[in-house]
Amino acid sequence: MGADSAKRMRSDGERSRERILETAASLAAVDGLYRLSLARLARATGMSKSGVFGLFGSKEELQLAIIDRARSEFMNEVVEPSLIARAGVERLGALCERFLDYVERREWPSGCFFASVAAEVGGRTGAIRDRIADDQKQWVWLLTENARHALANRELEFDGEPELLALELSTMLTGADIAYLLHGDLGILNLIRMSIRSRLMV
Amino acid sequence: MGADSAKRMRSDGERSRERILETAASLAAVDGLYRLSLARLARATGMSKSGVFGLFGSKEELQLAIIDRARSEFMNEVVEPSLIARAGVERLGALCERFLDYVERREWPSGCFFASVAAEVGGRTGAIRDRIADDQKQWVWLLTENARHALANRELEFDGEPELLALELSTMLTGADIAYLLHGDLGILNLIRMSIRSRLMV
DNA sequence: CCTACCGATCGGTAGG
DNA sequence: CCTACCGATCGGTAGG
Repeated sequence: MGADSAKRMRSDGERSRERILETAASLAAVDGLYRLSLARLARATGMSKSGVFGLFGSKEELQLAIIDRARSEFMNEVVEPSLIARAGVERLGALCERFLDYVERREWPSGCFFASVAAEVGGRTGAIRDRIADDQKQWVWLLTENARHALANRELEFDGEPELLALELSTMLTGADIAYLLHGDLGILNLIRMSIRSRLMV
Repeated sequence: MGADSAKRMRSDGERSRERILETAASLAAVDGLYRLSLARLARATGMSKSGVFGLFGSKEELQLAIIDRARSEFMNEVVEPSLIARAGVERLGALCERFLDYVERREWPSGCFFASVAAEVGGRTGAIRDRIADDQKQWVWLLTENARHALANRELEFDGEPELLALELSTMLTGADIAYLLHGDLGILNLIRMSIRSRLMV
């Protein structure tokens, strides 16, 4: 019964953590990772500030937990659905299209969560920057592998290494995200869609 | 003599403002426009907090003044030197190269000041966002005009409107800036340099 | 998980 | 331009 109650308490804590994290993510979506405060998060969830604090241990742990949540969401909405497409140029196109759809949907009002946080922490050091940099690297790696596959099989014409193609695509996607959310102009996303589509045709 | 003293006081204020602004810009370069505080700026300049406050009227006015300063710097270091090149594909290339040099120099440790602020304020509204959006628009317009000139004179092969070429270039530049400062990897800037050069060859 | 508190800091103001 | 102050808010802690 002691073990039972310990287990129940732990899972209560986890469920509670999950609930707080959902609210935290939606607050961070508006204000950014840094302007989110424990007090406002507590008010928004009906908990005490120290209750929220205790669930995460520090503000930085809370920020890292939000990043993990955003990463799962990105995997579910951008990466996973693209795995239906065949590796190579098809999957490369799917990843780009899904990315732009995800930006257009604006689940994060600040655009792609990772792009906005990257710009925020780019000039600094610390755990948050490192986590974002790792995630970004994995995304570019995913693009690179599919570019490599596409070029090896001559699925498209491109005069350069797969790394270059992947970097061109990823920078255009990030740049389009920022330009779109700055101007609120859907035309920007559509122009970049066109550009990427025509670039990925044989 | 009344007029004389009024003029001297005003120019004293302007000189003082200019001096404060220089320190403010260097603080904002590290911490961003929003994490800059009046108290830290006052400490860094040896003035009282209310003295600094009085020179600008509000924190937002201070932020806008920093934007203006960053804009002048961008004009001096990126735009002006590119005007030596002939309008068209040559000037287009010069603008991109100067932009990447400016990012590489890291006068703003947060990369291109406008890109990082754009990501910071993209999801919001207000005077700061509007100012940044205007500046960004003028930059893309400058690229577009030179793309138009280049395409009209068949200085390069490109299957699309000048607006599309300008958008491709500007998004790649912004994306490269963010990726570079996130990873601190000069290779990223060099790959994008190569990519843009080969794109702007006939 | 709570109340109650800490010192630090924020933007801004009063009054000179 | 200063001193001296305002209320609000910050991340975090003590103690339960």
